[in-house]
Amino acid sequence: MQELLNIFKALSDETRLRILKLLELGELCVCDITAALDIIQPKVSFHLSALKGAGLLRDRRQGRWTHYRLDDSDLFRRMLVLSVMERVPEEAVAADRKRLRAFMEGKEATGKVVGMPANKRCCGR
Amino acid sequence: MQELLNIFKALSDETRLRILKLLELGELCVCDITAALDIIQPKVSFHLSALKGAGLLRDRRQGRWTHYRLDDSDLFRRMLVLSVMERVPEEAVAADRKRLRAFMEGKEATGKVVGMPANKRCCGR
DNA sequence: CAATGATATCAATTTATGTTTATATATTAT
DNA sequence: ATAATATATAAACATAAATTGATATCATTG
Repeated sequence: MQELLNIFKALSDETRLRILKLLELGELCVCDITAALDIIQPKVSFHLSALKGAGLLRDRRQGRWTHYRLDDSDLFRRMLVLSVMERVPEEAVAADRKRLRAFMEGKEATGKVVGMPANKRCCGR
Repeated sequence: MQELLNIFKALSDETRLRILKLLELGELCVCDITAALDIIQPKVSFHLSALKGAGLLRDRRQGRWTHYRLDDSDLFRRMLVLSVMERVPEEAVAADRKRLRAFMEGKEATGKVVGMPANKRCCGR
């Protein structure tokens, strides 16, 4: 029962739906999400941990970065998330997408990508 | 967005899932639910109101009784609730069902049913 | 119309969740 | 090693949600 409840608790927060919406686009590291949502990093970690605890996300450690992506191993969660994503209004995530795009382009332009030397840092935060 | 969040908030509480499970069996009045869950009545009203606010329940006033039933007017909510009900473990609701059955039988046996005179009361609480 | 019963609402309290600032941990670069 | 960076965790605080006991409301009965 608790497991089921955790799924819904995870889905009943706006920040977390925004994160899921971003991850629809593909795997992202914490600093990508932080930049896209324009909120402080511990807040992002907090919500990522809730989503992961509910079995909605998987993470992958690569060097100093942790990459998160949707966990599609469970059919129920997958269909649930899918149907929810469809219902998140576009205007609630448009700004996030825009900031993400800008941030990603910045990374590419300056060579600040995963695996790059630390002086060419990822976040600058 | 808020509307969507309300649905998940409504579903992220054990008492409320138990109520939904009871209402799968059909329409019930507040005192039925109170008896079945074996909790105090204001608590039941509180959760019913949350479920109703999320568009998951409808109510129908008949005399002094308020009857609640699943609201199946919206397809998304309907499928969501349906798929959730399936995942609520049986042992989490078995006792509720049992108490409900006993309570209903008590009502029938003593003529304490909806529409009956007040001396043959519904709840005895 | 007084009394009773079913339900809703309120105020007070407790508990749970989310937010923030500061700091710890771990990894990589110099 | 030392410094820098990405992320996680902890502690303190703020906010929201749930629980309870008391009471209001409203329909029904006597």
